[in-house]
Amino acid sequence: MRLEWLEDILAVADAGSLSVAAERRRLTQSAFSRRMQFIEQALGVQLFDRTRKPVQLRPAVRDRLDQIARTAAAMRQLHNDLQLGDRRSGNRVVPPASMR
Amino acid sequence: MRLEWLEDILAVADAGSLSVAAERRRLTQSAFSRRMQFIEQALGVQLFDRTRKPVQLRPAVRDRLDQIARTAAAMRQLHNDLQLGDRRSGNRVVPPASMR
DNA sequence: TAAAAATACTCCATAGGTATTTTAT
DNA sequence: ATAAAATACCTATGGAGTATTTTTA
Repeated sequence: MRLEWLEDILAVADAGSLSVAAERRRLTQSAFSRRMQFIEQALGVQLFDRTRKPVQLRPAVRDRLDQIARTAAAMRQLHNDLQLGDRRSGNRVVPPASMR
Repeated sequence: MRLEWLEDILAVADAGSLSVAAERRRLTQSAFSRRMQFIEQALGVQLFDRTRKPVQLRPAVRDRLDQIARTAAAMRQLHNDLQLGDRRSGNRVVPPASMR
């Protein structure tokens, strides 16, 4: 499981189609299409209803967009914390939204 | 940022050396060594003190093992939730430890 | 019939293994 | 001297692009 995958999924949810999401993710349409297929294979789950054009998010995914967004935020936060090496960020009085 | 990276780091923390962690992660010593170098490069951070053998976790990492473990758990949880497609897991009265 | 998505193909960088060398204890 | 880690070398595969084909609306 990769942060990039979550960002891909969120991009599709936000953009409403694979092609537009591809642009936002700075990939060609075909590369992005293949990447989503790979992610679905890796997760062992169909993420989209492909009998619609543009593709529609499956309900199971739609219902978890919040969880996906928060998990992605947690990953980015950790990435930052490790980079900055700021020891005190774990002791915050008010945790960042991603951790609430 | 990848779940596998977090698991690699946790494996080193737990095992106390790269070679033992490599076994646990089912990689050869050399492959694991290179992988950790790649992760450090990707994060832009030195994770270990390499003037010791076995390597020692840098304090900035040691201080964040909890955060790393919780973030990894959140990723695994999401992975599972997506696979199972169980819509209700987001509505739990008592959230799983990884989300508290 | 037009837009969206999937596929065929080609190419190169990534990531793995084995064997060997370097380094800290 | 020994155990741990890094490096050299080789190979296979992943993941990108362009061009084209298929499919839904």
